[in-house]
Amino acid sequence: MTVSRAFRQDTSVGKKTRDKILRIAENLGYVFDSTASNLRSQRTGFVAVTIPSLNNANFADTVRGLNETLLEYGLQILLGYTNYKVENEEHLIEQLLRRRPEAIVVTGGRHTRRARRLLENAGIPVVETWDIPQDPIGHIVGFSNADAMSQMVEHLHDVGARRPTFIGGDDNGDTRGADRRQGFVAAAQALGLDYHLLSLGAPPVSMREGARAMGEILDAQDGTDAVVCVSDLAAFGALSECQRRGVKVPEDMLIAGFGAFDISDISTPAISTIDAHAYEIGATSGALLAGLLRGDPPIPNTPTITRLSPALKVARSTSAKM
Amino acid sequence: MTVSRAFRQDTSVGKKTRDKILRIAENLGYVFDSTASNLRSQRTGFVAVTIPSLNNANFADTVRGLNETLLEYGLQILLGYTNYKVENEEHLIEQLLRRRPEAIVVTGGRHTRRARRLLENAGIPVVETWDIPQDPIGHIVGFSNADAMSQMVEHLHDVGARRPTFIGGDDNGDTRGADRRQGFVAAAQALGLDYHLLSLGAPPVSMREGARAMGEILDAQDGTDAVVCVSDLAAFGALSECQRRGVKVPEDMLIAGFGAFDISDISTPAISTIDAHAYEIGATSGALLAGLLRGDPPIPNTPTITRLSPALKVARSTSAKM
DNA sequence: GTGAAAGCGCTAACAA
DNA sequence: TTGTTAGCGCTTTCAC
Repeated sequence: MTVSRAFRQDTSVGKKTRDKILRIAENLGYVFDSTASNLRSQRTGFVAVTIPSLNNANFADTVRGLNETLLEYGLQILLGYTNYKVENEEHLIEQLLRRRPEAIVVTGGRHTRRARRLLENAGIPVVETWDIPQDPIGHIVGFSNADAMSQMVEHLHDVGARRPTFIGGDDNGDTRGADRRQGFVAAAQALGLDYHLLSLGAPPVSMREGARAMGEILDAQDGTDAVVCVSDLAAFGALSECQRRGVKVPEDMLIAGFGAFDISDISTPAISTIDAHAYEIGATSGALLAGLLRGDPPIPNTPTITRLSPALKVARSTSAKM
Repeated sequence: MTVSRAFRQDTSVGKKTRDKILRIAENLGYVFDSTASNLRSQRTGFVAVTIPSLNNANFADTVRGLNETLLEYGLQILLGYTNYKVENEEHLIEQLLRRRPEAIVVTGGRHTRRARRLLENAGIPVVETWDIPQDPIGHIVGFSNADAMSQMVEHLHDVGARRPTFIGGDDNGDTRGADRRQGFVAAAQALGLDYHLLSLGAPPVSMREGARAMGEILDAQDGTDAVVCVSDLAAFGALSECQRRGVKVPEDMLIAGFGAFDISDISTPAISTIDAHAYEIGATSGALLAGLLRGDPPIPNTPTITRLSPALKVARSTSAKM
C-alpha cells in the first residue's frame, strides 16, 4: 500500500499523505520491519566487517572510518571479531554471510581455505584491509607491513642502533605481525645489523607483554641497543620497564612502536612509531563500497588495489645518540 | 522440505539424510538465508547494543563479555555507537529496532524522550548498563558511578590530599562522567576539602586532554595536591605532564583515574583507579538475556537490578605522603 | 499519485 | 522421519 512508499525517501507520495501516514505510524508506535523489506528487496543494507580484536584502537579507528562513510549511504555495519584466529574468522564469515550482507570487509589477507571459498562465492564485493595479500580475493585497501617496518629499522640505523631486537607475538593468525617481523629482519640483514627476535606467545601483544620482554632483554644483557615493537602498546610497556629499572630512553635504549596509538605521543619520552592511517583504511573502504553498492552509475566490479603509505613518525624515543 | 530441518540442530532428521544434505549444500555453495528465516520465525537472533564509543577499552570489554555469553545461545550482537550524544542514540536505537533485535542493551540511563518511548514500546527485553538509572526502562546491570568516585576521594583524603581537583568533560551526554563528578563533589564536601573542578569540553576526555588539564593546574599554582580524573586515560595524560615538568608523583601530586585500563597498572608509577568490572557488566547482561530469550523454562520478564561493586585499586600514584 | 496481486525463502502446523 | 500448505511483512510490477 501507500504506507510502504511513505517510509522511503525517493518514491512518489503526496506530501500531505506522507506526513499523515508518518504521524499516525509514530502514534501507533509502528516500527518499520526491515526483515521483511530485506527479504523481498534482496537488500539488507548490511556490510559485514571482521576485525581481529575490538580492544584495539587501530581496528576501532578503521571501523569508525567505515561506519562514518557507510552511514550516509544507509549501510549498517555487522561487526565480528576473530581474536586473531583464522578458524574463528571462518566461522564468523559463515555466520555473517547468512545475514546476506551486501559487501564484506575483512582484516588481512590470510584465511582458511573454506573461508576463502565462502568469500569468493558470496557474490558480493569483498575488501581485504591492513595488508597487501599475494593472492587477493577482491578489493584491497592496505599497505605493506613489512616495508613500513623496514623503514623504521633504517631510521634506527641512522640514529645509531647496531643491535636491534624485535618484540612481537607468534605468527599464527597475525599476518600483520609476521609481516612486520619479516620487514624488520629484511632491513636488519640488508644493513648488516646484529639483530635479535623475541616472541611472546599468541597475540594480542599488549603493554604487559612489552614490559616483560624488555625485562628479559635487560636481564640478558645481550647488547641490545634498540627495541622494535609490533605495536605501540608493547613499546610503551617496554619503555615503562626501562624507566622502572632506571634505563634511560633514548640515551641507553632506543624504542620504536607501530600504529600511532595515542600513547605514543603522550608518553614521556614520546615513542617513534608508524602511522598506518587506520581511519583512512576504513574510510577508503567505505567510500569504495558505497560507490559499488549505491553508486549511480554502478562502478564495474573489477578488483581495485588501494595502497596506502604509512608515515614514519620520529619522536624522542629514538633520538640520535649523538 | 527436509533441508530446512537439516540446517537446524534439534529437529528430527535421519543422520544419513542430514549429512547428505549438508554435503550437497556445501558443494553447491548454498548459504542458509537467515533473512527469510528471521521473517517467518519472527526471531532474528540479534541483540542490539549501543555504546558511547568503540574506541574505549571499557566499553569494548563490555561488548566482549556480552558477545562471549550470547554466542553460546546463537545470538549475535548488532552494535552501534553514539559518540556520547543522546540524539545520536535516539536515531541509532530507531535504526536498530527496525532490524527486530530480540533484546537491546544500552549504555547509561539517560535517553531522549522518544528513545525512551521506542525502548518501552519495543516489546523486547531492555538492559541499561554502566549506571543505576533513577527511572529504569527495563533491567539494570550497573553500579553507582558517584559512590565509586566518592570512595576514591575518601581514599585520597586518607593519604593526605586536602585540595583535590576533578578533571572531566562536559556533562552533556556523558551521564557517567557527570555522576563521577557529582560523587567527587559530594565526598569532598562531606570531608570538608577545598576542591576544584576542571571541565574539558565534550567527551571523550582522553590522554591529551588530561595532560592539558594538568598543565593548567600546574600553571595556576592553586595549591592542588591531588587530581581525580574521569578516566585512566586522562589520568595518564596528567601523570605524563607532571613527569614532563619534573613534578613528582605521588610526592608532589597525587593522581587517580577510573576504569582500570591497562595503562593504569603498567605506567610508572601505577595509577590508582576504580575497576568497574566492564567485562562482567557485559557477561552478566548476556547471561540475563540468554536466560530470558532462550531459557527453558522462560524466566518471567520482571525487571531485575544487578548492582555491581566497583573495586578501588590503590597504586603508587596515590601512596601516602607520609 | 495510489491500489491490487504476487512472491522473496524460509518455518509452523499439521498430515502421512 | 518426511512432506504439504500457508504465510511472515514487506516490495515489485503493473494497472488505474
